[in-house]
Amino acid sequence: MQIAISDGGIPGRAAGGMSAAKPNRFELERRKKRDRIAELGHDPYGQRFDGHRPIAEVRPLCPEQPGVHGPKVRVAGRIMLRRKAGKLRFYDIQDWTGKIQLLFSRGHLSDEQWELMTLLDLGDLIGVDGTMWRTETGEVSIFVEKLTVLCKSLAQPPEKYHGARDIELLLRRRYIDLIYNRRTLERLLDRTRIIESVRRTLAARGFVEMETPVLHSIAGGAAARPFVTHHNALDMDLYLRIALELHLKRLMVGGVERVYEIGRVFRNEGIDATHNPEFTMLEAYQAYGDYHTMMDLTEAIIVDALGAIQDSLKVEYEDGVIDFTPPWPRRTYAELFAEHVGCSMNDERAVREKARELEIPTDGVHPDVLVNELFEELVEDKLSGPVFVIDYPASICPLTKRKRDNPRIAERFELFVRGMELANAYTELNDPDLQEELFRTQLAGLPEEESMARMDHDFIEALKVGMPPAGGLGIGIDRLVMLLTGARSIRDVIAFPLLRPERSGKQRDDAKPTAAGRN
RNA sequence: GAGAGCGUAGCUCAGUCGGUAGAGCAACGGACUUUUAAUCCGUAGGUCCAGGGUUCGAGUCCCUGCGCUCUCACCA
Repeated sequence: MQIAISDGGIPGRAAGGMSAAKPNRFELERRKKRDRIAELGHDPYGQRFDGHRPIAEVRPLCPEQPGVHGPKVRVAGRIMLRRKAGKLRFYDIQDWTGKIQLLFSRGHLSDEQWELMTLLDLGDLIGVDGTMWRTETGEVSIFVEKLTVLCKSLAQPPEKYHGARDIELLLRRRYIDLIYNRRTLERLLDRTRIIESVRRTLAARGFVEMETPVLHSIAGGAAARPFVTHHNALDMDLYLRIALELHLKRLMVGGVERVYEIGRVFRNEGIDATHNPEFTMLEAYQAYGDYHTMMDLTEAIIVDALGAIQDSLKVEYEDGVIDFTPPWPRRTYAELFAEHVGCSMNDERAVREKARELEIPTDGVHPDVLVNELFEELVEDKLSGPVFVIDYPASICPLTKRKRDNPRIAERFELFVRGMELANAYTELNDPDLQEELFRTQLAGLPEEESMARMDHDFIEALKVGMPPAGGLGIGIDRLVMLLTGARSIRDVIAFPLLRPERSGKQRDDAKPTAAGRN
């Protein structure tokens, strides 16, 4: 192995990576130390390091009594803090399981090892061999016998007490956030555990996961503006999917009786604390079930997911506690509407009156659309939940089967928690003629052009082949993770949320797109 | 997309009425063998987001642009 040090610069932060950031005084200092480490015969970028153990696992091995050597251990981690006390050095290192203090004693190390230690900086990755040791103040430590440099860091870390606070810095350089804000890492690991749990719950009930296309020629399955992209060889525009629904239903037509997908969907809408342009959706379909089947499934998925990250079914969220202990109340849309709006949703005159009071435009608007707007305005915020809202007005549910005894009501539920829509499920519509009719006429609020654009003729053909009556469920995974981990912004549960590129004025001039560069 | 606020050293933040750019941490040099944001002495460190304007003089006032945050709108 050749220990070659390139001075080619670090990858630039600049948008487009056009030029490396100019090394600052801290980086220059660290480069000198890196070169000295190499001179001493050590690889400043490290090598395979076998046999190290998670810090959380070795901490309990510490002797109770100060001043006696415990078992030998090997750990690896990043230097987070340093303290000097004469010819002793205390280093706190961190791995993804926890932190531990290292103790370097001048009297117990060779000159070479001591010098190597002095070349370390905050943020470097190191491995150590040593013995578990409790200091006189009782701190669990490792008494270091041998130091191995695993990666010299060239970047100056954030301030040690306040840490990195600037939200923009934390989002643009998420790795900094992950290193210095423990909760960020824990929350993203919880996200992984939740998703793993969802897959286990579904697998235990006989569901299989299948992958469906992200590139659609028709963006269907939901009412949202899609992203447009272009396929060069076919010379055709394509849309990034806004839902998983229509392909999973095609799979059901094909005989895949219990199918789900956890996948990224893309909606070209605004960005705020609960919306990211790309987000992760679970959709699950169960043949020969209905929306009640999916309510039970929803409860199981969420209760299991919570169990995967904590012991309690109660979650601390902002200023209150959310209790996920099942069963969750199931309230009809109509009764909640009457309760919070103060009139029957079937009383068209009262509904129009209420809408006018709230300055919602009413001219030429279908009464069910007004009902829905009033519900969103007056009811949803009050649904602290978890609560299943069931039996929606049919006209706002174009993919849903109607109740047999009341065609104005659709067999649909939405699960609300803290005013947020967490899950949405239907008894799926499998009548091709009705489906075509609903596609054509009842995509509420959409201009004719747009609603026709969403007419998926191939999907109608699929329904003609015959899709079993089924329950279908959609859960926004990001929001689920938010609620279960107490996050108040969707950006807390997405490792790399979308941000506008950061550019200085000068770079902006350089980066100006040219006509020739666009294709 | 609209309104409001913010952008100063690597980081966290001050900066008065428009008059030479400040602190803490981090860095660098030094003291200290049990520290816990160690302490103590010393040194160095700035494209005040970018561009323009007003002014004898701009971090500060005005205009334009960029980014972020919050609220609203769209949406899940």
